[in-house]
Amino acid sequence: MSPAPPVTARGQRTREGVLAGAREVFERRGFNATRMNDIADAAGVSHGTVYTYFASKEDVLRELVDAIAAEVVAAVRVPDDVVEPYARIDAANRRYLSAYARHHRMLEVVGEVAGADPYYADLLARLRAGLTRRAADGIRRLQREGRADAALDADDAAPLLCGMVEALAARSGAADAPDAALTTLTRLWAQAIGLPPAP
Amino acid sequence: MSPAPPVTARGQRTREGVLAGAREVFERRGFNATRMNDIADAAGVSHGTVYTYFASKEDVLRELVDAIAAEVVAAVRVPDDVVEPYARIDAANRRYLSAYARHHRMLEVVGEVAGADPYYADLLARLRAGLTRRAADGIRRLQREGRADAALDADDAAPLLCGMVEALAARSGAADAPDAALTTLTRLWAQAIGLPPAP
Amino acid sequence: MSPAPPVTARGQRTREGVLAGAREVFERRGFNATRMNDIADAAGVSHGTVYTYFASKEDVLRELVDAIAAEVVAAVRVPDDVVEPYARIDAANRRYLSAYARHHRMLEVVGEVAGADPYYADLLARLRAGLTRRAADGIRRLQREGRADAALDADDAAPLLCGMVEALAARSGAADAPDAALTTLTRLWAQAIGLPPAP
Amino acid sequence: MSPAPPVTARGQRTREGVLAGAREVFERRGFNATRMNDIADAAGVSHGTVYTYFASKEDVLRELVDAIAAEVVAAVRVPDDVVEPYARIDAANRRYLSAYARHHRMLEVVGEVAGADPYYADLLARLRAGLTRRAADGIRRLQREGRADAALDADDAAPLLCGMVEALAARSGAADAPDAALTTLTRLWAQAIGLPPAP
DNA sequence: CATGAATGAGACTTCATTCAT
DNA sequence: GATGAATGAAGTCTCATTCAT
Repeated sequence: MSPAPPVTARGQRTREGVLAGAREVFERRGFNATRMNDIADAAGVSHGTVYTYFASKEDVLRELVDAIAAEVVAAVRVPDDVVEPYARIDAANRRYLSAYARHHRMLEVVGEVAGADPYYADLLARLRAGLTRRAADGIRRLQREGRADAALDADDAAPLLCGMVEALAARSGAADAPDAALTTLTRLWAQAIGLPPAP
Repeated sequence: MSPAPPVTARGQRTREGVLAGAREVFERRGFNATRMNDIADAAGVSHGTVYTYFASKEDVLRELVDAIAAEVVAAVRVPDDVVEPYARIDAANRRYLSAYARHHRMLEVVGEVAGADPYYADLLARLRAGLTRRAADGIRRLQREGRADAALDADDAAPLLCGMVEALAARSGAADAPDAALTTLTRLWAQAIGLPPAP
Repeated sequence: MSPAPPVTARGQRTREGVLAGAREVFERRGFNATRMNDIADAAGVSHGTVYTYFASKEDVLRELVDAIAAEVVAAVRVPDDVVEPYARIDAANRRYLSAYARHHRMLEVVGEVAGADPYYADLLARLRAGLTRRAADGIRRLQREGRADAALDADDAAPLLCGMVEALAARSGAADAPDAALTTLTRLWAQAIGLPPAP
Repeated sequence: MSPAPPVTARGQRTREGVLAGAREVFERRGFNATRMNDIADAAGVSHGTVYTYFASKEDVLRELVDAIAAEVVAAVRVPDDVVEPYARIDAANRRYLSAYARHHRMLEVVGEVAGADPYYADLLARLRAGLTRRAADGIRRLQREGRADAALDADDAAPLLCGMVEALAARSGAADAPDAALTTLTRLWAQAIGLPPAP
């Protein structure tokens, strides 16, 4: 799909410059409104050079988005040594929000494109599923331990709670979510699943 | 902006047919991938006829979306005679979800377009703000009555709780959200703000 | 070419209204920039009504222009009882200028169209030829009478002198040429062909 | 307005080819009847290439016309070392006529477009004003020297005399005006302003 | 590798004209 | 006669992509 990767160091630099430029314009204008020319201009290269490294506009986007997706997926993982429930919830949300903030505009662009291209619809679904699955697992564990509301269906509850995280993420934009909001988020989450009031 | 509205009943019918056809195609392909010809074909008219009633593809979208937005805004209003907190939360969410379900694909299309056109970004923001403001008001009332967690910042909490609603809406797509999920939603919401367990 | 002429008095009025409206917009916008719609609007009738009386936009223009051309041609004729040379020159110019002023914008429109349609190129040529032929005849007569410069080629001189008239006409636009300019014109013309200074 | 000019010699050649092709078609068909495709065909390039160098059909015309206008303006200037009145009149007219002849069809096209676009109406006015101002200056000088009819208003007379030149120019078309006509022109002009018969 | 000229499929839109009511 | 809805040929312009240099 993509042309051969660059051989020389110069080629390497150029390729990365194109990606950086592309990201810049995608973030500013979205995917559909972005012209290959804008990308080339932003990268400071000529029109045709983009095609030296990428087969198409879609190809450029995919490369950017795949890297971002990998990073967000990785961010969701909470180290095993964090065991206290509040702390785990807080850590997972914090990490997700921070990854999201770094890439929020590109994630909006993925949303723009997801309606017409299942690849990106799937990708978004997988991103959400990652967070959601962990949340469901966490809820179930707490229920087994008798600390969370046993009447809740964890698989129903998890995506909704994650919806709160995404709402905060979307609101915060490129900025990190303010600490007060994060505290509120954690408190709402904990109380929603029936955890006793925070320590 | 738009051309003059039709004078005759026939014109009226045609115009509505165009809107219906447009909606069909927008829902199937999104805005950017839709061609004026697709709209005309779906409406069973020549493409020139579309321009008899609409100045551009944007114009068609705007008309569709404005109507939808008005409907969603109206849906958020909960009758004053519903006073029991659980019932109010439940009613508001149910109504929003049902309106959202009817138009969920078009609302995705608005999302597709919002990144490049502030008009739609604003519109989405207003839609969310409507739901959120009511939620915040509800929380504050319950806090004043001593029934909800006084430690919560209502303005921080409301958008997050509404995020749960949107998450459920997005997940459910065109279908009405299943009753179980709705029950979970209401329970999470209520417990999150510190209401005593549901009756 | 044109559809059948109207039978009723109402039809007659409508037809004339269309012509008047057409003239109004042709004068304002020129031929190419004028839309059939503009004509209908200016005439206060519907779109299709124009086609009740005229086969095409060209057809409307032709009808207007033919009437104007006939009027201008008629205007050039100087009554035989004016014999004094100065008076004849003056009378011819005055009449031409006055006809031209009434229609100057439409004559510009003819110019706009003449480059692409020989019908109008010919018409303009005939209009000029009418004035020019009379001018040449006048010069020849004066030469025979020994009053005008015998060294002039009347057929070369006439179009040039008429060029002065047209220059004045074009400059004056819709207004009648000021008397001073007319006096200058007559004086220049007379002296150019070697008439003794004006009485 | 216009896209960036070409960087390479090849681009330079192509751009010039487009201009040449455009001129050819404009002269044959006029502006309104010319299609972008005609221009591309005449230039032997694809129609997209025209847009590589020009933003629109108007843009192509403007570039052509501006160059022509500059040339005609330059042509009006008569070297200072020609002092003899007849010679000056003759030289100015000859130069103007020759410039006009080279571009007469394009100047007609400017006329076609001037009715709908003030830019070209102004341009024509400036072209005429250049010739006219010089003519008026010449007349005034001769009047001061006592050689020209003192009773003439130079500002009224100049545009009329220039009208003769234009009439000759328009009549001659692409050909240079025949010498006989030029002689007649000069003679008419000189006698009109009261110069003693030519030497 | 990089450039930028060239291409042309394809989209949008206009508007003269036809025709059913 | 008048209306205005409907048509679709025709035109302008964009822009992703190719390719010679």
